[in-house]
Amino acid sequence: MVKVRRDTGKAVERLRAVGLRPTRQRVELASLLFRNGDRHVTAESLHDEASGLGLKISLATVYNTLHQFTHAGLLRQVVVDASRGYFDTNTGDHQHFFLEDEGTLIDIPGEEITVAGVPQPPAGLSVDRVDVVVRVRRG
Amino acid sequence: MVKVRRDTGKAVERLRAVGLRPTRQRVELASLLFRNGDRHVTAESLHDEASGLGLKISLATVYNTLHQFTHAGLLRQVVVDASRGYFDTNTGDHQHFFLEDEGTLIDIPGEEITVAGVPQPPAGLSVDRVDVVVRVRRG
DNA sequence: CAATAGTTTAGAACTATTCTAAAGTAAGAG
DNA sequence: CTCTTACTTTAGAATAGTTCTAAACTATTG
Repeated sequence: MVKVRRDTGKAVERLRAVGLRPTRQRVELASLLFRNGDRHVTAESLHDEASGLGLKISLATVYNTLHQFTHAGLLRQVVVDASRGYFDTNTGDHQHFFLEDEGTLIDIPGEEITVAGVPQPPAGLSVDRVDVVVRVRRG
Repeated sequence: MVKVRRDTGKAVERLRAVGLRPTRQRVELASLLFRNGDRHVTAESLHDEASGLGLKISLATVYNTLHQFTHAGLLRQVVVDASRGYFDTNTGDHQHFFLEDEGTLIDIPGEEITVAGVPQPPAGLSVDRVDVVVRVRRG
């Protein structure tokens, strides 16, 4: 008989693939983050979600884990709001709408949007990434 | 005989023009901000600069003033770093290089850079602004 | 299954920012 | 000028998000 539980096999694989020990906490967070399509979370929102599901994970671990996932290339950080840090499960080429009223992010596929005319960076520096944030509001 | 002091006349005018009472603190900060060309400051950096010149202005006032100037349209906020808020004296159409290693901003004129293909925003929302941040690093 | 290297955690600490309420000041009226 | 009043400034407390610390815990290896 098999225990009734969320399918965590994929999460374990994914963690092993990037060299992260698949601890209970990491597996649970990875399951939440990567189960469905692309997601945008803050440490707090993910912690609340996990807690709401009865998972016991400290906020510190959520922070640690989000950063580890980011370094491992499973997540990407998005800077749109001076007061919170967002993490995006979509690590591919894309940009964002930021709904300023509610603090929500919506992906814009990389193929749709184009940035032209970026000048040469100052000597000795190279472009790491070009981020586009389309800030939208009610009205 | 005229007192030897920084020329604050312009600053006073500028403040009056946007309906802000030209108090000593606001005049001094405006003088620092708008004397030379475009500048990018954080509350802390501006406070340090003022203090270094012997000006007595509390950090709280620097924060208040930066926000008032922003609401009045004299400054613009730039979000590039999750941990600090930057204010830009260039309120016109332009974008930024962000030197991640040192936390410095460099303007990219609005004429040089173009963003094409921004999709229609979700129903009921309208585009407030399109921000482009070109993140660069050593190497 | 023991050893150990890596992980989690509670709580303290930190950083940037905002708030509070008391003291100070610019501007207009008289 | 000087009074009055509304607006400002300020020190310090408070807050929010995040990071740090060191002790307890656990996955993995031998």
